[in-house]
Amino acid sequence: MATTIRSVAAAAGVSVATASRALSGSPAVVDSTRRRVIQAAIALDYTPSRLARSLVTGSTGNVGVILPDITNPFYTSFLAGLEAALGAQDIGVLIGDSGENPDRENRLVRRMSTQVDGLVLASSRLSDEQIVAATSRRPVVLANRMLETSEELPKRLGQVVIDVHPGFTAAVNHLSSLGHRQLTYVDGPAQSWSGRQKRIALTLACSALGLPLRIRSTTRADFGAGRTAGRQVAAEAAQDGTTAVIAFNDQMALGVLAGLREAGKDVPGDLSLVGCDDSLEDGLAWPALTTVGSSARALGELAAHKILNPMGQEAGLIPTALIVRDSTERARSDRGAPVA
Amino acid sequence: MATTIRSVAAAAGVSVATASRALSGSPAVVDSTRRRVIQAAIALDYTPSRLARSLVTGSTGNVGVILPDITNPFYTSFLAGLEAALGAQDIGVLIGDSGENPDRENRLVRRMSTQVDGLVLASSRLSDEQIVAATSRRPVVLANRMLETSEELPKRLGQVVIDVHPGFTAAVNHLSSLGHRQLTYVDGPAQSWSGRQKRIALTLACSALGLPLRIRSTTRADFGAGRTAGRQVAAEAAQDGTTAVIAFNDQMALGVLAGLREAGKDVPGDLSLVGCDDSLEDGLAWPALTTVGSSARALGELAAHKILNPMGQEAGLIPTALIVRDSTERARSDRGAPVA
DNA sequence: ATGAAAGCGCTAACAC
DNA sequence: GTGTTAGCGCTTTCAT
Repeated sequence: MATTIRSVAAAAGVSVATASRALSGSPAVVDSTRRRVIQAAIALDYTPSRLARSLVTGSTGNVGVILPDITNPFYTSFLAGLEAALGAQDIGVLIGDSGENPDRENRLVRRMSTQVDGLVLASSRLSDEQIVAATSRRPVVLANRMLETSEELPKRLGQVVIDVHPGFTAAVNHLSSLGHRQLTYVDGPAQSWSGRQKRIALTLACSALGLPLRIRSTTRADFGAGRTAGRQVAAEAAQDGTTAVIAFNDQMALGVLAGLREAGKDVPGDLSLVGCDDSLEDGLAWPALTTVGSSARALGELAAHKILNPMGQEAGLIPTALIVRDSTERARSDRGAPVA
Repeated sequence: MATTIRSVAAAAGVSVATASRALSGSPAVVDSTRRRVIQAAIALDYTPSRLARSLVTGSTGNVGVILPDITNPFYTSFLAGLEAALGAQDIGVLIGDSGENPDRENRLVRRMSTQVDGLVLASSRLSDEQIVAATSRRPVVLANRMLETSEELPKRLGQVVIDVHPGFTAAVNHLSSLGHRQLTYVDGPAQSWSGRQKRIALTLACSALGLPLRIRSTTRADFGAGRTAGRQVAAEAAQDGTTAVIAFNDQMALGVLAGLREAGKDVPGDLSLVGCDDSLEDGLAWPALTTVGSSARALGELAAHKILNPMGQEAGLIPTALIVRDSTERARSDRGAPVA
């Protein structure tokens, strides 16, 4: 079989304990011995069994990440940030795709729990109770979601979220200043915690300006759902007066763009469009998409940090800011008027 | 600490051995006993330690996947397919992003090797020798890459690839039939095995038709590199007569599209454009991208299958086919002529 | 049908 | 500074 620490010890002529010490850099081993052990280890191409080590130390050097859809660029960036931060510390990453399904998510939690030091749940679809329960297995970090139960937070729970308020407020102000008087928000799935934050931020910002807000819900946060919504928006824009739409995320915004186009509407000529996440490279969309930018990657890095040093109960926050590009324009009704 | 099998055994009033047998469904345990054990396990919310189990059985129930860039939709789909297929069998997935870096890839192989039953290397940047070496640690499945050494394949190596020939040949024929006489191929990174396959397929198809092919190499397979290439193509199109470009993948095609646009070129009016992978939902790009379609997801599923049942030395093949959409059009020089 | 005991590969007291 | 020993939680002979 594979070479074990025993063969290394034998080859170096020392006991297993000494070999272990030498390899793990314990100071309690004289240099000459260490050299011999290391030499033997190299010669035998020895790689310590993480399994055995974990079993005895109680720490696995792995963390588990569960997300609703690996395919979504937001989670993909999140994962990239997380993996990079963790990998730099030589921590392994176990992933699971819950497919937005709470049962599957729970199974993943169970399956992973015995082989990771902590769990990162991104946009978890679990109930608050289930999340608290998971906490008793392993420390968990909730990403892009916060518990809403008023009781105090479980000790082993961390939270990292994106603060959508500044970005969404800026988006509304931006559109308003361009003369848009009726906004439509194309939301993501109803269970989404971040969707709710976005609705709240928009509602607040709109009512501060006395602007009406139309909210359209969807079942998935992807291109297809956006496209359907886009077609509907186009069909009803004449009646409801919508001249600007804000989407739950960039994928959906792309869909809205496609749907609008198919209905013969021009962006930004007929309607302005704002996405969210800044997950598309500038210029990838045409016209380049104005978006509420935030860094999913930074969120992933923050989650990694939080799972590594669980100190502090306050939620980690990633800011947002509006990134104005070419998909928003002065409202038609407002054109010809002097530009600010 | 967590509840172990010992507590379960105690609660059920049986020995650890019996508890183990009962839980793992051994027939050698009478039903009444099994019921008691299972009940106790449920009552204690027992989850067996995968670590301990792995240590004794020698099988971990995990596989490791290493890919060059988690952020790339191609790998993302690949990963989704792999994870779905493996997860259905209750197999865990450890991921690592090599960042196109062979050293990092090798470190990941090492790190994972002791906690997985097999390794899937997607578009590996390792040398053939290094791959063969990895084989001695764990069974490996190479995805989107094949060994080129003429010697016989290592016993524990599987290969799954995309057969680019039909799709790329069709692309060339398609463009040729539209009257395009000078094609440019915007390639991916030089180390890419699949890039080479694409070059070969294109060269073959072009020479069969007597068409010249211009090849442009890049260092990364992303949007930015594509955009740069697009600008260059636009600048030189007048001299070299290029009227159609084929890109290494859809991301790059999107970049080429952006670069072309920035240079004032219209697609498909001035130049036709073909992508590869069909990783963009239809309509996501504007104009909708003609592309050499293949299923990265299917490749992932095939890789999962291959790592699970390592029988057979023949490489698994995923076919490609041309998907014609709106980014390709009759060459300007050819317009007005009767359409076939 | 069940229990006792060995041992997977490793680390961590505890001796010397 | 190094060796001996005891386990981490589990599965698996081998007895009974």
